[in-house]
Amino acid sequence: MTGTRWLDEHEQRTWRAYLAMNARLNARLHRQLQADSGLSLADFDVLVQLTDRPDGRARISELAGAMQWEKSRLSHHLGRMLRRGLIAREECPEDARGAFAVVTEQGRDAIEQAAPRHVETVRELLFDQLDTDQVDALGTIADAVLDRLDDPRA
Amino acid sequence: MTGTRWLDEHEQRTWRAYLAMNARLNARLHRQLQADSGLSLADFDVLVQLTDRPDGRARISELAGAMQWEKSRLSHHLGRMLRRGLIAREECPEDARGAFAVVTEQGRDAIEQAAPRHVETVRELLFDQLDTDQVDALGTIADAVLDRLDDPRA
DNA sequence: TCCAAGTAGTTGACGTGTCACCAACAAAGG
DNA sequence: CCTTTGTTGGTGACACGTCAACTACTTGGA
Repeated sequence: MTGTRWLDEHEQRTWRAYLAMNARLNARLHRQLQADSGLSLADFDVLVQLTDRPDGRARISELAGAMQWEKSRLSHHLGRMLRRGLIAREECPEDARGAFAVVTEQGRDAIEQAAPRHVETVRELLFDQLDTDQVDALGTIADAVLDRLDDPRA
Repeated sequence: MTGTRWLDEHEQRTWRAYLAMNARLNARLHRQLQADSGLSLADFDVLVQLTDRPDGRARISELAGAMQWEKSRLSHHLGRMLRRGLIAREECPEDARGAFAVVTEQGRDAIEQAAPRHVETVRELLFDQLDTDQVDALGTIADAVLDRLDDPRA
């Protein structure tokens, strides 16, 4: 058995910078969205998914799969969004266990009002700081890491 | 007033890949660390900070500053770590408002036991997937974004 | 037909993060 | 000395995420 392959100083710095970027970028975007529209990033993602579909509705399991969320997480979150009137639940005729989540008018209004400023913030904080090569590199890096994360081994 | 500068398709893909990478890499690392040592990533970060200091102790505000955590967050978190015996609190003689957080022996043991596998996982999931240029690029990107996040304007 | 196994979705407990607010104290000027 | 202002750290309420357990339903055989 070999020793741990520790990170060298350069890797260490890169790792810490990456962690800091994530934490802060996320916090900034969350705060901006919340302050500006009352939506959380999670709300936003759910609404994007639902409004992307022709009739603004999706089976809950299917939605969880598409978003890579645990069903429990989605269930809790839909409950909170329901209370705020952003979505509604509907029963499924073909499968009595199933249910649909549906965007309400209020949900549509909320995301349409929130999207422009949110996108603008993403652009300002991320894309405006990078040149074309860096954007490409970021995409390539993310794809490579995602491939590994999807890999069933380990 | 100009219209929103939306993301083009390539930026869109890059942004989604970045979000997915973050979410999943973080989830994976968290699960691994938790399952392996009972520590959360947040616990780990606090312990890293404390064990990095000569006497394993830090003023709470100073710690919050170093970690870029809100004081309230740190206070809650230290309370939980205290209950589990990972740290202790000490009063500050020079400033009666102040307090120190101190790593306990148990806290030291916990992080020393946890670190090797955690680092190994970071390496497997991230650094092993990237070549030297990509690691450099990631560092450069993170630094650029952090510069903007630190910028007082906006 | 009937049951074992699987699936859809929910729930409760608990750890975590944020916000708003507060008590205790420090520091500086009158 | 005393008041004003800022700082230190904590608290309660609430949103969020995970895990384990559960209900209700479906499905694929024996």
